[in-house]
Amino acid sequence: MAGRRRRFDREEVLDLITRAFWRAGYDATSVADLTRLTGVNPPSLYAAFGDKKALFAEVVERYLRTYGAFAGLALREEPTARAAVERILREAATAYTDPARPRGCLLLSVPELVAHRRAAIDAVEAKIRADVASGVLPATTEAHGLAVFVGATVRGMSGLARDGATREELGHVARAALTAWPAPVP
Amino acid sequence: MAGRRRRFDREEVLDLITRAFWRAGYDATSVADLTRLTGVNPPSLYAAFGDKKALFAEVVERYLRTYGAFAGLALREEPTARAAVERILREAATAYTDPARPRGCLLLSVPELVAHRRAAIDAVEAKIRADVASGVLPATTEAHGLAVFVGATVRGMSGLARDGATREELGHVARAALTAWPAPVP
DNA sequence: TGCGGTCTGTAGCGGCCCTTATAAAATGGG
DNA sequence: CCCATTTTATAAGGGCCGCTACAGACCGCA
Repeated sequence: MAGRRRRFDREEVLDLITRAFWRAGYDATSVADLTRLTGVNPPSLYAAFGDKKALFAEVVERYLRTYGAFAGLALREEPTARAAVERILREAATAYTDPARPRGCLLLSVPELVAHRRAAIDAVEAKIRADVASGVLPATTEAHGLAVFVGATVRGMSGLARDGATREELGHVARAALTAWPAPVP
Repeated sequence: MAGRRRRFDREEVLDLITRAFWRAGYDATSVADLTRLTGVNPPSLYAAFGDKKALFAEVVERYLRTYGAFAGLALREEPTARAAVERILREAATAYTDPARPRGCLLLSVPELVAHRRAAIDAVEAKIRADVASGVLPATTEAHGLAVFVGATVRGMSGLARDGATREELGHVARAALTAWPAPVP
């Protein structure tokens, strides 16, 4: 047996909500804001997504699969850590200043998402260690320190973007950071 | 004519409040939190500092004169931009992980303080331009880009510190960033 | 067409937010 | 000693918060 049909597109609404949290953060985005933005009334919202926390969790999950997927892709697709990091920094410069989206990175803007950030840095570190193991990078490479530096750079870029930095400025940051990359084994 | 004397030390209370805003940010710190923390009741707090916004403004002003003064000092006291930036990054690594204080930088953690951040980057840029003018740095130096890179680095360090990074990790970031500094004119 | 089931809109719950009205307590000058 | 003045404590006002009870609208199936 079926009942009355849902009057809104779940994915579409979830995207609107993603952008709202992305713009203002978790606390600063009220459920009333979301109902106003989406036209979906509170009971329907709660029936479709659960409470605010669960809704935000789904937003984060979705963000990772869409807007924020580029970093994981670069780490998976590029052959070396250097190539992956270069691609991440360059794509971050454009993604974080995309005029069609909120600026910066959602995962880097919400304090509670530490675990995601740690995981990202760990992934970079693993990619660096693989290059050290395969002889692309010298054995003296400080894999962890370098990964943390990349994390700091991306985070700085996201913050600058939120403050209104231009794409060119973020490009400068990316380029400068890459000059700090260790020379490969000849 | 005089009346009843104030029962709390204004500076002491302001420091407690500074640390509260520093820890949790502006919105997440309620006036009730502050009265609980300081033992000062709302009417006394409002009489001494004005409303929450004015109180926060005074906190920022005080922070700039105390905890956050090291960057301006370095820019004023060091002879070259390179020396100033090196000192800023090294002092940031220790200051942002000082166990006796909240982690990271208040000015870099509160979104509304964009103007302060811009001013800081401008100051770094001016210091770089001075070195270019005096021949310490090559005329091809991209002063603005380099200053923005320094801003991104410091901001990244602050964010990492808030996420629990160690002093050593921030030291890595500082060291790596400094290797991106352009070679001086021989 | 009637009926169980799902979604919708309204309206409101208790709780915390920032702020302030009120009145008592403490002070120094005349 | 009393009075003007200042700070204190209690308590509450008005507003927004996340969330939900309720009742009506809509649906597929019998």
